[in-house]
Amino acid sequence: MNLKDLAASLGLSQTTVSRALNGYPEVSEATRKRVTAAALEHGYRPDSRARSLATGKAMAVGLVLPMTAKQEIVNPVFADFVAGAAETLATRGYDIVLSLASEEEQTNVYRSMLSKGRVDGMIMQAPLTGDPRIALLKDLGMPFVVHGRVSDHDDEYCWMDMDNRHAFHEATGHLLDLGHVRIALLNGLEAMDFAHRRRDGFLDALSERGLTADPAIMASSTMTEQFGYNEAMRMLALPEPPTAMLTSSLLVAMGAHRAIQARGLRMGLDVSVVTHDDGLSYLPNGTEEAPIFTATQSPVRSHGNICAEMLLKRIDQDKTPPIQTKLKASFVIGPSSGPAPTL
Amino acid sequence: MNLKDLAASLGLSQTTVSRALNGYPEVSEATRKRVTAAALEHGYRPDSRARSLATGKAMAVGLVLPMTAKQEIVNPVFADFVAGAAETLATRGYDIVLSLASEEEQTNVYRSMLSKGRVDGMIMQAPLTGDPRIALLKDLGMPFVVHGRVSDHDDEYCWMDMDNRHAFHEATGHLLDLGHVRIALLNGLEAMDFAHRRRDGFLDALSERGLTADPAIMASSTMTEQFGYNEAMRMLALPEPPTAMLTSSLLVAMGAHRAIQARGLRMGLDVSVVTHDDGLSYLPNGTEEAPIFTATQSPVRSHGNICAEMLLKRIDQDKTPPIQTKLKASFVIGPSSGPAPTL
DNA sequence: AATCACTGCCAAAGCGCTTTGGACAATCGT
DNA sequence: ACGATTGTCCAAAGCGCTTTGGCAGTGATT
Repeated sequence: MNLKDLAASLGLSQTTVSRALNGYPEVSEATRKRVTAAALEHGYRPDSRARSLATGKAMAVGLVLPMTAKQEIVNPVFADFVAGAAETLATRGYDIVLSLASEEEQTNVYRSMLSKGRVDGMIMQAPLTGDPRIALLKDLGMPFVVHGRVSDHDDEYCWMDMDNRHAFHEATGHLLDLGHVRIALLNGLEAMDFAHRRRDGFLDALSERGLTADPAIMASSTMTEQFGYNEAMRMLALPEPPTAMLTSSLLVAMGAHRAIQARGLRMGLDVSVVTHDDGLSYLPNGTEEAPIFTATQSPVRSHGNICAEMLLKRIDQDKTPPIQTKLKASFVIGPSSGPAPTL
Repeated sequence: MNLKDLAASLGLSQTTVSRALNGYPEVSEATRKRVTAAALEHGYRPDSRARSLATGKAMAVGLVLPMTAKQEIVNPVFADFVAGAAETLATRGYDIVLSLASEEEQTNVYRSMLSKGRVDGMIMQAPLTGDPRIALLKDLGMPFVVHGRVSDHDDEYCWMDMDNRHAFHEATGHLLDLGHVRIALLNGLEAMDFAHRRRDGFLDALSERGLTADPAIMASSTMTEQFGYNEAMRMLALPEPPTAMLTSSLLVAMGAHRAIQARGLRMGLDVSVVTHDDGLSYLPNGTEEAPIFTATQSPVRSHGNICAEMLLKRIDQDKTPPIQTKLKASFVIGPSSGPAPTL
């Protein structure tokens, strides 16, 4: 059942039916009622392609899942972020078009994504330092917003980012205040822009107190529980083990926790752990009142909401200067951090 | 730059250009070369909507993120599953259209999803027992495949499922063989069809050896680390604590592990833990050679691959009888399970 | 009585692509 | 040498919608 048929069955023109259905004023209330009733009865649904072709709006935004050809890690943050974005987009009737791109194919996928008409805008995730995709997206001339930022890139694009530097500066400060001097950093892959910023925050906090970082207790890798466990195990076996650890994700913190226990130590007493918490819905950091880990937190789901919101604004009015949003992580204190043990 | 312009600039008809680009034989090799070169030079990309409208194929499949209005849990399995599906779909040039639906709006979202033309088929995830969506999808008459199954529903639909019953039967058998008698079950929400099947496998294995389950050591909830911890803590404090635990996800097992350690017990010696492992890429169960947890495993990413594959087949030929795939989980033994402690 | 502004409707022109049904030459079989 | 094929190309008809530009009819205004 298409518009033509529906119009015919009502003895009206397509124009009138279309207008009636889309709430235009040029149609009498009586006919509108008649039309909507008939539409409902026949289960009429406009063909989104045809509509999109006619209006020029795709009512969808694109998202590219970055992934190398090798079975690599899916960003655990992805699901919550997408949920947030989808949630906001749904309120405006937008869908998400997902595409997967191996590293080499990134460019092509981005191009084909906006192979005209498929989407009205794009959200780019997990930017690397000096990420070439930004230039590409600008080049393609389509609204986009980046979840994260790219250092060393001009500021002429939309982004939404948490203040990673500040968060890790604060977390490190907290540990320093507690008297810790040997603080380990278990960071994400430093190719990722956010990991870079976090390290800077960490290093700055140290040097502000006249301390220097020890590379032996700084690690950087994909943020898995395993990584946390392995590195913590290694570091705790050092002649001068750290008394505190700063980790980049709850999963890593859990791994560190496991290692601490495996070494017969107690978290929060012998070794403190502070982590960043992305607020993943399926991996809560204890309860709201009683967190397990002392943590900087910024729920990634709300990042999804915000990015979507920004993109929609951008789609509505392309010509305004780019919007940029910086979020401050909150800081909660749990039993995982305590005063540095006295020797 | 559209087809018309491109054709004009080449002094050819749209027909010929279209045919040249799409590899039809009715065009000479010389013109084809000329056309492809020009297309490349002008950066021509066909409008996917127009093409879709003309061909009738959307080159996309739909996926609905189920989610209640309340900030509920995003399925942790989602990301990997989607990655798998996207991976397979990408090889055939298909995209994924993602939509989010609150429980009440499910029906509408499904309807509007295939609001004609948006997608060629759908993948449905996380079916509940007696899930009404299956009837809905059948009713809408669009190819679909279900990741999981629905009990008490006729078999006339495509599904791909792991043999949950068998997996938990085997896992329980393993623990029974080790001499365990009081085995706890930390299951997923029993509204989920798979949780139901797992419980059945567990119960059957027990009763086959003449044992009955104790409701005091059976729990069922959303599969978080917290849930694992809380329930394990509670159970280990019982007058007759379990000597083994069977959990429904790695996250839950990790929670149980934490509880075991918190109680001053040793996993694999005092309390055994066996879990199901969805093979999430960011949450590996140790390494392949050295798993941490004894586990039934079935990587959900490959589920995504398979579902996509099946759906594509289904889209290609709608009229064949529904395909159904049952996967057997593999079973790996790690240090988390050992002989039941002698009293 | 003629003009004007609505109101409520319609015919038809796109949107950009694919595909059907030829047209026109060049080549072939006999 | 003549019809039958084959190789290249094209004009035009959709796909199903929105939207422009009009056209009657109705009251209200000059």
